Amino acid sequence: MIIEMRKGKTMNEFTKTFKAISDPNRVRIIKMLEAKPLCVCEITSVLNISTSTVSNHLNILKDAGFIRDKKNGKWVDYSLNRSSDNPVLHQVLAMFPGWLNDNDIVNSDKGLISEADRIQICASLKSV
Amino acid sequence: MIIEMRKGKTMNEFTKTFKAISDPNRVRIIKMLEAKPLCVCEITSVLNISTSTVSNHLNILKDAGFIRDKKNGKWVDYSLNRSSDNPVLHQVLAMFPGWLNDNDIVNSDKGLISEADRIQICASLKSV
DNA sequence: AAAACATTTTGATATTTATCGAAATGTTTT
DNA sequence: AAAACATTTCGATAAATATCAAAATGTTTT
Repeated sequence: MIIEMRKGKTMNEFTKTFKAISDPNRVRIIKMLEAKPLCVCEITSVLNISTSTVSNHLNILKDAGFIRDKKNGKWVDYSLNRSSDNPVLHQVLAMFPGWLNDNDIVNSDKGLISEADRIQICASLKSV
Repeated sequence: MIIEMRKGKTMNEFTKTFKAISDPNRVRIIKMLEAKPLCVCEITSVLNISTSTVSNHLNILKDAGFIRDKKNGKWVDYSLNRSSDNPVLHQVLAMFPGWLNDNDIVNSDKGLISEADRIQICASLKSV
């Protein structure tokens, strides 16, 4: 769009950062990734939404710069991108560990992902 | 249940904070309010969108806790709510002055609102 | 009291977003 | 090479969002 071009990249990048963390499921993903890198099916099993939706959320977070992905066999590991060159993103990500730690769902999520291992979790998805 | 509502509210409040600042026009409003409190028509004249839309944006920012309103004659003055009891909001608002200061539009906006006075600006809206 | 003014609310619309299931892609295991 | 598996892409849909013009509300000026 013409308007977007006039406003420049900065504003768009800025709002994209916050749009990425304005969805509860994406926030839960970031909080889970604070514990350790996770594959798509591990996240899917916790969030209780479809795999394709999780994949989409991960793409949005990645596009905003919050996370990175790394191919690992048949899995794709997602992890927090703690070394972003985007200062706003870096600041926000640095504050995240202090946020939502008293939230029951966030804590429950972290408990779930630490309990079982990847193969068990992903295999159990089929039976749901 | 009450407990369920409480844990739901935290996440909701959290995402509402960031949803509020994931729109370019709302970000521009916050950056303008860094300079001084403003009425609706002053903001409208800068953003070049309809008054009702500005009013709606202001309501979203207010609902999220970023700004406050104060009746002032026939005007309503909006100002930044720097003393929020919401820690996340307080942190974000504290970082805002360091953000987007190299953005052309943000700087242009600030220039525009410092130039003319309220009565002139609001009166000129009719001719647009 | 009427007119002018600033703002909010309402109703409508176009766009974006979150979501799903199914199909496609690419890897590993058999 | 075929089957199994993890993930992504695609097509569809319902809900949310940004926006406007017009009507409603409340204040000030005349």
